Amino acid sequence: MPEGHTIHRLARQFNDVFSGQPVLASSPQGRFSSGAEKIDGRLLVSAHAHGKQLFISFDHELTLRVHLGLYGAWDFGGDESFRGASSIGAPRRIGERELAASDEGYCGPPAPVGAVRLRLQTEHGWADLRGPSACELLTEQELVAQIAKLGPDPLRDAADAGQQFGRNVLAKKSASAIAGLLMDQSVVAGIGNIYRAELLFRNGIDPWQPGSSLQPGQVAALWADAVLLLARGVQAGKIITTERAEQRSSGALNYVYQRQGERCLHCPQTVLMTELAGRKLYYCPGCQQPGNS
DNA sequence: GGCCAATGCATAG
DNA sequence: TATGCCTTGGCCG
Repeated sequence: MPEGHTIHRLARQFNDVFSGQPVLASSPQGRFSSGAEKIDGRLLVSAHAHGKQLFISFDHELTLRVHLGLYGAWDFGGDESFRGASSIGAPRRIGERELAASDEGYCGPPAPVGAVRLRLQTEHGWADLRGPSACELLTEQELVAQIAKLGPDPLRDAADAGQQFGRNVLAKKSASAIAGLLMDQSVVAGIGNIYRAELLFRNGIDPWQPGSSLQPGQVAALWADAVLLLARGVQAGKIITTERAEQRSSGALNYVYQRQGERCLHCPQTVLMTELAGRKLYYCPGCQQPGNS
């Protein structure tokens, strides 16, 4: 469930509280025991996010790749250097959850609760990983291959990222619906089901319009909006796509996501929900009509 | 206690 | 297009 903003927050958290330190690694659940052994006692060098992939590098050339999938999450706890314990990943309710820190002194990590695939631990605190769809160690070559599969990430400041997104969407082969392309991590990395629905609504685009038929200006606007919304998500720790005045008047943080059956915030129509490629797609039939360009 | 959905993706047919 | 992965919390009994 986490989208790109969540993974970038995780990378920041790891860089803040783990980088440059030796870490103990274990797999209380047992499903990553052999991998945990390979990083146990190593120096954690740094963490990087690309789209929904989290990469954590260690001082022996191996890189941990973690993908949270639908329901993965990390829990953190430790002393004051952790700036409070938190949980970052799949929210169990709408909106991301960040637990308040306990005021008591740090006396080591608690016994693992539930299915903890990987626990990383320093003298200052710990991180528990549950429910990832991917947790594996990569060689340098494998890391390069993983990253090569990903499209541009709106949260990474590559100079030509927007142009790359435009080429990917407008390519002749991109005859498929723009709603599908936005979820394709080789087209753009980091957008998930909420951001794709909200981006299409905010830009007045029919979800079924083929990407290759969009106006270049529309594609540029979509990219700029993705950069804005994902950055807002990193800052807020949750996905907020409505504007402040609208939040005050309606209480809604999103325009269409999980608002099916409710009235559109911009027109008299009712927000609809359907399935596309096995995922729920939310949209306003009034604001997102075919041929809005 | 069981069932289901969830911000995802890989693989099979 | 359908199924599996794999975990938790909410809901229903």
